[in-house]
Amino acid sequence: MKNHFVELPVVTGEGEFRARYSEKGLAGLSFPERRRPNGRKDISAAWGTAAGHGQLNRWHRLTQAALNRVLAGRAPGRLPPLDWSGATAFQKSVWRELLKLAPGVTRSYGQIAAAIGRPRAVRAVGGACGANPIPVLVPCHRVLAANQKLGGFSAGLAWKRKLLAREGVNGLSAE
DNA sequence: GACAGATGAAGGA
DNA sequence: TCCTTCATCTGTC
Repeated sequence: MKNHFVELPVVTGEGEFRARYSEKGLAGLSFPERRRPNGRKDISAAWGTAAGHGQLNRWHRLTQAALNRVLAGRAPGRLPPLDWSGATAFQKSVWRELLKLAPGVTRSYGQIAAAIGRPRAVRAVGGACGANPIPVLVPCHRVLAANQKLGGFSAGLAWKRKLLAREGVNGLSAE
């Protein structure tokens, strides 16, 4: 069967993110781009039923609230259902572990690897973080390399640094 | 299968 | 302390 995706803008103080929804929940989140956003797509055409439309609006409100809270350095609170279909079991276990991290709490790739029972899969954890379709809400920015180095970030280290600073994490090594 | 990667640890200068 | 090298594990092509 074919999955329908709907992309909606999420307005925050940091710019306009774009949330992508499937019929199962939030499937992706993109950082603000330089280009002017397209705005809202035709929801009714993509979504079909009125019930789905109402559900989408509910999810989107949750996403907006959660995103703004995280950007303010607070816990996201209630999240919409996350659609991780297509992800591997390993990636999901990494992302589930990330969801447990409170704001301001950081872990190294090695610690995440150990937490999911694969202490030597550190590089694979990095790969899973990079494959994370829902940055910010799945806080891959709270994963640092050893020695508090920044490591990497799919959307750019500037975002990672900014997000961590909002949560009160300072003193990061320049990397 | 081969290869690359958002790592980490160890060893040498 | 910094730099280089290598072991390790998973995902992707």
